Amino acid sequence: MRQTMQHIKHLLGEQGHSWTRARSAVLTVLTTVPSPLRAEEIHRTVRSSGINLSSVYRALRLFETLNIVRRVELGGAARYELADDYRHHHHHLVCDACGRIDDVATCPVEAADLTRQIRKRTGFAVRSHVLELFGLCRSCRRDGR
Amino acid sequence: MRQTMQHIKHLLGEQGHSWTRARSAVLTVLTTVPSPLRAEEIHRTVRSSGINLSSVYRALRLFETLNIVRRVELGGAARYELADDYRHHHHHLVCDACGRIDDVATCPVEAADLTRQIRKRTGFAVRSHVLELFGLCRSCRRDGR
DNA sequence: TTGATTTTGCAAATCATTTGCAATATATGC
DNA sequence: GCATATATTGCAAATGATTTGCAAAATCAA
Repeated sequence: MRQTMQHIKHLLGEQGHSWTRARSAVLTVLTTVPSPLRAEEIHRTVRSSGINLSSVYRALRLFETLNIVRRVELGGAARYELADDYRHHHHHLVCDACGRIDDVATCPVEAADLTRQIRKRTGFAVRSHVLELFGLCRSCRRDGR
Repeated sequence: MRQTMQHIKHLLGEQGHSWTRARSAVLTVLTTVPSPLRAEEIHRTVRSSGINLSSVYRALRLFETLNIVRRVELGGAARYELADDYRHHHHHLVCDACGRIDDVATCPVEAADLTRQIRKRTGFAVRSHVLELFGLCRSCRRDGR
């Protein structure tokens, strides 16, 4: 992950943004935890370093516009995770019972070449997509929930 | 759509819920407009009948739990549309430039039989999914946005 | 129709997120 | 390394979406 951090630090510099404690801390959390986190969850782990919730939001917004993180909207709250450039493209399995979120690497949009199909048929140029799969994870299924 | 309304009215009755002016009005909007609407947009068209925004939210929440409508989260705000049982299963093409939302009938999740594949590989039982495709619609593309 | 039960309107509360502004941290040129 | 210009932060208050408490009104079942 050092690589990623260094790379992003450099990228911020190039774009005229400072490398600050807040941004570094938020990014550390995002490179450490694999599942998409809410701003408040990120804040919980960085507030001990005296970083404010507003700064977390501001950092996330900046990262989003720079395509460093992507925002996923799940169940009313926005969640953030490293963008595809820094983590392989993937989707999520969200358990309706326990809320656990896992990744799926298989992307049916790519597999079906849907982007090209849509472009040909409708003229719409797909640039990105969000796919979230909901259901019951193995252990909740076992528990009969 | 009369059919749909009748059917849902019946369904509410069976589950011990009343058929009220507010619920009927919200449903009428949803069966009339094809794209997913925000609560406030629905309210705008039913407030002339003296229906309160809270009631719109309450109706939507009830419909959602009864699987009559589904909630789609796009760009921070929740939007609602008739559930798959009342409209063919579909996904959305959301234009990043003008905000226009169109349907796509092709479902790559079904095409790739992803649900079974995931179940076999991970034990996770997929029950539903959300797929939203973002990009530029034909006319925004033409306008060079 | 009537009484029991649900639902509604309204206003206030809540939750996630954003913003204004003065104080502080980071970056740049010497 | 230091001073200074610029960008960023913390804090508190503002905002926008959604939810809730409660008394009044609508719906339901007999």
